[in-house]
Amino acid sequence: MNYKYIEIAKAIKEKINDGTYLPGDLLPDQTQIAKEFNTTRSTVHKALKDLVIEGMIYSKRGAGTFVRKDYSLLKDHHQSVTDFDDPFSDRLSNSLESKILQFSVRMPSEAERNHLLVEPEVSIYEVRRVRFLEGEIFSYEHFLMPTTIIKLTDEILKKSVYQSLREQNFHIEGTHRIINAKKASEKDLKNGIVQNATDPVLVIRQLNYLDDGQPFQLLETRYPFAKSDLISDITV
Amino acid sequence: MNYKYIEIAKAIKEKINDGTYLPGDLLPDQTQIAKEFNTTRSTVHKALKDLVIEGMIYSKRGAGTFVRKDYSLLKDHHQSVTDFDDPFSDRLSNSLESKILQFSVRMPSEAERNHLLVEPEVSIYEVRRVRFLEGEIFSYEHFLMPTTIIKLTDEILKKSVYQSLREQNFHIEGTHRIINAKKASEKDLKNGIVQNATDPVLVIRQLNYLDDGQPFQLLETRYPFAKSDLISDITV
DNA sequence: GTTGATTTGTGCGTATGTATG
DNA sequence: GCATACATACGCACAAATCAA
Repeated sequence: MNYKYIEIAKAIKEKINDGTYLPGDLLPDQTQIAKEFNTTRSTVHKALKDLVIEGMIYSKRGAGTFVRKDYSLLKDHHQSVTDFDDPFSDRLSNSLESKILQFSVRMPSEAERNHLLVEPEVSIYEVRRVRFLEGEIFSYEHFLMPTTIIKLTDEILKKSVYQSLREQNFHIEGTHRIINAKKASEKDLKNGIVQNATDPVLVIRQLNYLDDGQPFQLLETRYPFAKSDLISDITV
Repeated sequence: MNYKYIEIAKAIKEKINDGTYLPGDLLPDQTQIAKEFNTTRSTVHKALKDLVIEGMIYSKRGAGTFVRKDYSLLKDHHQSVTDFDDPFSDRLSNSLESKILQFSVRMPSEAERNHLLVEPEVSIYEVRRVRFLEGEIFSYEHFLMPTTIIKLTDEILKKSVYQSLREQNFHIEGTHRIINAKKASEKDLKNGIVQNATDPVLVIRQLNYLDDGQPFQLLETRYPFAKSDLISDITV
């Protein structure tokens, strides 16, 4: 379970985070690093490639490998991502509570079947809940999930669906999102998402999927306009 | 300039796109593919890994490599990304026009310097423009750029800044975004982003950077609430 | 439940290609 | 042109996960 290239990647990460290598700095060349870790250049190359993908460093043929100038910047932002937006993070789970408005099972429409990629005879959960963070309203969620993946309970819905999935060894891979600004609906007012009929809401429709490409949840979340920062990084 | 692993990746992509391999299908094993392309398993492994990163396939040790079940779905959405939101795409440039409201040079504040990572003595461009897509208002942009990267002109601003950067051989890497829903401001009304003072706007603040990690643009864009779909994919 | 075959993942060594300065 | 440094490619060995007999 202990891979060399991951250890090397970790060690280099460490040195960047503690300031041994500063933004813009040239790292030792791959042969040097290989010597230092008592391994070959190919393994070092693999470790470095992972860090390139993470956006921490970049390599130039013939020149060397450098620490990205904006790394410290990204680091700050990445924290906000995990703190706030990432549904797969556990950090907030203590102070996060849910009030369940609906919890039922029904057959999906054809459009819903196409999104969730389930067979015609499979039924789906339909859930609506309001989420509170440290007592304050945080979001309104409406989602669909096939009943074939895990069995949902009131208990699970009060806490975290994602946590239950992980506990049952499902591996969550990623999410696809469509983001809008919308006018508050009457429901938003009733649910307490907004105080005022003229307040805007941030609406995110997202499809979450497992590592085998199976979508497991079709989700719409509505956030109060003032509280919501959605953060995303895009690499081309 | 012709790498084998890229050719292999392309060939497999092709077969997935034309339906030779369907979603959920098991691909031939790496040794088979290696034979087919007259190469070694390591090279095939590399090609496949790239496709895994792209979200087209997934591999399981001991089992094999499969086409992702939701690939066709993602493919559809990806079109919208490039059509609509990606500032680095050229597709729209014909029908996209700009009305320039401000185009000036000044010294940055300290906060701005920190974001753009420029030296204290470097001045920055400040630009405000309204963008039109096929005659209709599309967005309002306000951005800052260091004067040290490229020389901006009215001509460039009417068209595409990104295109000019590419023409001068700068390689754009990615972007970091913070997304909000906000109430329309008076300016939004004046600029025609909204018709109505109660309409919401989708606000995106983003930092765009080059491949060496140098941020080149700090940008705030305001979109009319009805016209804007922002699409993003996140892989964990 | 164990074993064995299959398949992907990792690691090493070496050689060659290609971009930079 | 030359030295340097990263990138690709090949071949082999072994480890780890999966699945079926």
